[in-house]
Amino acid sequence: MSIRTRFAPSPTGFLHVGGLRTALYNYLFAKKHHGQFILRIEDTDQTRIVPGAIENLIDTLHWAGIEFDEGPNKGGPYGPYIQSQRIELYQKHARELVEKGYAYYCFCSPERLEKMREEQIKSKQQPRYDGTCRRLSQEEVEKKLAKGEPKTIRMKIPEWGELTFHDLIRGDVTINFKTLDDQIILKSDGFPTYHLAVVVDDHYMKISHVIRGEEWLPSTPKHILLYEYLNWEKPQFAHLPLLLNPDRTKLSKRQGDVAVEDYRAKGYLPEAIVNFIALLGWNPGDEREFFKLDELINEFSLERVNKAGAIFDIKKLNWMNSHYIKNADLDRLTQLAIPFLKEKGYDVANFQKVKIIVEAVRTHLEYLAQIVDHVDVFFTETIEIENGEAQEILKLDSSKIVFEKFIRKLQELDGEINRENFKQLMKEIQNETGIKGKNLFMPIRIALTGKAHGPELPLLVEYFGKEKIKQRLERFIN
RNA sequence: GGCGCGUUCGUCUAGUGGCCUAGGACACCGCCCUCUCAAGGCGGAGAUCGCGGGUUCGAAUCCCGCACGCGCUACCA
Repeated sequence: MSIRTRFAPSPTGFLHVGGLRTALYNYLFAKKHHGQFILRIEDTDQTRIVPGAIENLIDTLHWAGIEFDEGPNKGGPYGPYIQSQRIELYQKHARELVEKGYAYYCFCSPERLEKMREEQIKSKQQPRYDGTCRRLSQEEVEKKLAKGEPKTIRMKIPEWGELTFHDLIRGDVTINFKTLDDQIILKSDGFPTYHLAVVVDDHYMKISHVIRGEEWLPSTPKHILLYEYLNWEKPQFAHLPLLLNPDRTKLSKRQGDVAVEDYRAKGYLPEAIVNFIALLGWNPGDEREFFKLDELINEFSLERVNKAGAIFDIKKLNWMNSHYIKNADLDRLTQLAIPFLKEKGYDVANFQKVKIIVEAVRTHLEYLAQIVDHVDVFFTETIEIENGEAQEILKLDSSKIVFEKFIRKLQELDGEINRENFKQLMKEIQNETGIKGKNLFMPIRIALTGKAHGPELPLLVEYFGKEKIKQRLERFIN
């Protein structure tokens, strides 16, 4: 049997980092076993749909490198992959369940149900459907149906007994039917609820492994019951631990960004996000921490997924992202950094020059948006010498000697100055004057930028070029 | 409230009865490297393994109870 997994988000907004991890684990597991990964859109709650969310979801998944084999905009043998386009299928099976006696029509109004719930809570009872319509006679049902009363369909939960199922991550889980409600599976608007839709689709789409968030664990028995009622083969289940806020509540907005998009917009690299998120709840069993997507596919296994929730620690994400920034291809990194510089109004017309800037400051960045905090020395034309160390060094007699020597060497130099010949040049000055270390390099740094701290000198020099360097140094000779 | 699932340094985690005086990583601190700031290298501090009972020669690892946290308890997913 081939392995088939799916990621089934609701198009209610942006892709959540928790959702990305669920998608990733499903993808990794499928690919590890040479199976298929399917994207399915669960839009059965028409009131919560956000326009553009599907495109956004697909785009973000693509950005992360998680490619699905079947899904919306792509097709596949078991489509359509959007639930609102499969309504008749769910209705058919809901009716089938009624006919078989595993479900029944319910004519209770939302108002009545709400009132009932309130009263149950007030009298400290367990909020639960009271079974009014389950006890309706055949005739009464026919009559109400004929009158066209608004109706839903509820699945029957056995009145006693319990159900044990095996979860690939948690082991055997047992739930007593007494704690389960006769769940509505088809709403009055004709749309199915999650519980019906998920079972029908997973069946028809031949899903072999249902890998989803822990919040679904308590309702899994309902799904298993449905498989049994419909006489379908059950998939395997694996319930992932939750991603949490620093205060251990379920990861949510307010306490930082949760949309993958937000991280993308700040200049986090997809490989860093994927690597980081993969390690939230899973580890390879040894001390390696850096994994490319194909390495994750190779290493991944559900057996090594943790049971406890994991706090989303932005500091560790930042560290991991900075690692990837340091090691990224420089052309690519420059392309990614340009929008941030442009937005700040910096001139980015000369790609080669921007590249030098990116190379010079990349070790300072946790994410690309921070680049604008480190590049002012490359763009200011007005050099002001800061107080303190910078002023002191310029006053040194040796500094003037360095300037004079350096300007002369520049004039003698064939072609432009670059990081290599700059180092050579400085070595010569050191040999000729005996000035070295701080006294040799600092004056140039300060004359060029006005500051005692900043990016690597060889790169600054290469960036500015002969003419500009000469202008800036000459200021201090007389 | 009921039910379910969890609980190892602040955080992510290794650990499946003796290798654990509990290992690694982030963050933090120090040293080295270095023209500076970073990066990098080296080192330090940091966990009586939620608590209490067992089982065993021996328990973070097995069993029981409790506590705490989270999730679910919708015509939301």
